[in-house]
Amino acid sequence: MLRRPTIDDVAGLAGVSIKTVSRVFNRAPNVRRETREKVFAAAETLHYQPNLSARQLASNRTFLVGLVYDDPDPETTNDYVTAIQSGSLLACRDYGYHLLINPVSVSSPKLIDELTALNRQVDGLIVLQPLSDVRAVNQFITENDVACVRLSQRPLSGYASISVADVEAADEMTEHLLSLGHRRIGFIMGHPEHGQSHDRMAGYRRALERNGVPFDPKLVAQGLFDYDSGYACARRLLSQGDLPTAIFASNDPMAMGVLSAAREMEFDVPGKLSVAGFDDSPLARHAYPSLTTVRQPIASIARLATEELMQRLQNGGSGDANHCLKAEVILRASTAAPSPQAGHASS
Amino acid sequence: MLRRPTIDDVAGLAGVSIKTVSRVFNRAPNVRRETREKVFAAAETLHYQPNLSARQLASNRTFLVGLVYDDPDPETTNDYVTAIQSGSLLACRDYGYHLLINPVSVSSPKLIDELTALNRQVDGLIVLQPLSDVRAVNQFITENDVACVRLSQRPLSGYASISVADVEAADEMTEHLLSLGHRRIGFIMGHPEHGQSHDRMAGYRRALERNGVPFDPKLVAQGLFDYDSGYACARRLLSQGDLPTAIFASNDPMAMGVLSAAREMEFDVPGKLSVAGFDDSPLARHAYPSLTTVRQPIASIARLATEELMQRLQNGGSGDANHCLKAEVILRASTAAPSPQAGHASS
DNA sequence: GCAACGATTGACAGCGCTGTCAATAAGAAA
DNA sequence: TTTCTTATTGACAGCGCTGTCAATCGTTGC
Repeated sequence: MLRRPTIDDVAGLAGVSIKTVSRVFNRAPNVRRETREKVFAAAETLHYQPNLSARQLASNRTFLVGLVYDDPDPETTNDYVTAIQSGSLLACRDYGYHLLINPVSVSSPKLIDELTALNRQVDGLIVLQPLSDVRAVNQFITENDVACVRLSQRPLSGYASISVADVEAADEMTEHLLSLGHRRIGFIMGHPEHGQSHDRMAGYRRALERNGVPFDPKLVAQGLFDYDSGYACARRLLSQGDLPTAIFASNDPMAMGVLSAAREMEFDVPGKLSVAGFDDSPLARHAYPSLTTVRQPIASIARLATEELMQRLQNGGSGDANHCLKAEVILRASTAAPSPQAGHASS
Repeated sequence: MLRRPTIDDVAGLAGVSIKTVSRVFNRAPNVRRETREKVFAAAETLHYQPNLSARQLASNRTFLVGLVYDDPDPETTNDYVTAIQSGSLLACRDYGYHLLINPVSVSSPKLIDELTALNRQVDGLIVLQPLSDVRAVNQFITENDVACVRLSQRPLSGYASISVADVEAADEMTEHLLSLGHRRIGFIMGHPEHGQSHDRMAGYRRALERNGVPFDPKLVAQGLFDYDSGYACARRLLSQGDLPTAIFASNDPMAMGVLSAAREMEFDVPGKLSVAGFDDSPLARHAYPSLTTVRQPIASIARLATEELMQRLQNGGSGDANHCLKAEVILRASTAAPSPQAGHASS
């Protein structure tokens, strides 16, 4: 195996100093065009690539970005995180950075220690929910002036954030169900510690109110953003009192649970019960019936988050821009007008 | 912001040389117990953590492992890759390594250049299928003596590999369908360039043969491991000749496509058509009806792959162990005995 | 003509640690 | 007693690059 070419080799072949080679590769100003071309030619001849470890150490930067998220159960994959990761990976590449994936546990007593260690190993962080809504995490960020961007509806002064207009999206979905004629619309709330759960609930309530439909607490159940809690909530909502003709679950796995409960309890979907989800994961697309849901602009979120972080890293600024992106209601086969006589599916 | 403590600070406080501190943190032999304790105490007092960039540069190692996989469509998440990633991430942590995620494109003309660059930035690679079955990639591995572990059924001399006993698993699934009484069993093949596609097919044929059921090429359709190709293959298999009473698809997304096609063509599942998948992704669990499928031991694969790579990295050996793990058939609601009179579902 | 400024390049210390080799003390064997 | 071996520790060059500062040349303004 050949020794890997270094900056000294390139400088020798190009007939310039190693500092000039460094300037060329770092796009520094004040290098003549012919000098730059000479250096690039030498580098190409030698198949030279800068040694990242050396760059890191000499510049006191790592060229790594840490994506940090809550991972309560490593055995379960989370489509939302995976999609954000995919988008961030590509965006980081465009800036010459690598993305490091860091699952943590919100309930771990070592959470702040882990974040501290991580922060030393990366130039900046992308913090996903629900982490970005945890007080201790935000305190860590401000006390250490951590270069980061947070995906959260809750701004933090001096730090950029990206969010989706969850109130508007949930309002629009609820409006859709109302326009179909539904007046008893069940709502399954997401995890109480996630900021977006409250926004989705707020949107649901706003649309009800705007349409003169009274809010009924009996139509609301508390889920945990997973299939099993969605299933349990649906079983409860479909078992008591004045039954809903539609159920809006705060994410797709919970909506899948609603579909299963409806089936077991012989509520035909969408004939007797309309079901809506949130996120537009593959689950939603491949479900039977295919799920009406809210699509988040994941690629835009990931790109914008990365760009905000790069702004901060490259300009040393204290960017505190807050971007709120619009989501889109996707109509599929799981929602329809309520049947003239609401009741159980007949076998 | 305080300056971060260095090895000099720890050496000063502990009253030893920096080399001794280095020995302690690298678990070198020949350090007295009380010396080691003194150093750890000083390090803890100072909240010292080794500077990874410096370690990388001084040792000519990066303490990074690259997970490299084919990603034809960055907009689509792949449950298998995500699960392997999750397991590898945890396993690497146990060895003090970080995992770098690297999607590439098998059809890109720059594939080998990208692998070359990546190989300079990590200490070793975990190569997933179908990459690990590409001749040019394996040539790159052997020509450069790349430290790696491949997930592949095809061994490469001098390099470790991990695989799942796909022949046996597919054999067992087909046996299950045969034991239910099915004799016309459709088979949807996976992507022709993935090694495991052929093994799954081989298992299917072996079980037929062992049970004296003649292989009928008209019962086989070529899919591409995705929902759409599964849907199209099912539509074809259910439209012509002597119809199958069961369809075994080589992965879960394709099996989901079979469910959709069956529904549209009014084949009740499992009453008139049994459907089986492979992989046991969340799709399988949450499908309606829930899918009978093959579960791969993903956590074991990831851990074993990482351990093999660590063996090679830490012992400089040329490990070439080949591990073949057993998969498990998971019975769910999508398979049942064929109805006494095979035919279309009634309304 | 002289001084000031800007463009361009180069020398080199040092980032924080590891690998290599030397030094020393203590114990065992001849 | 002398020599050899082992355990333990320390000195220091250097990994490949960047930041800082100096040097030099050419141009412009007075």
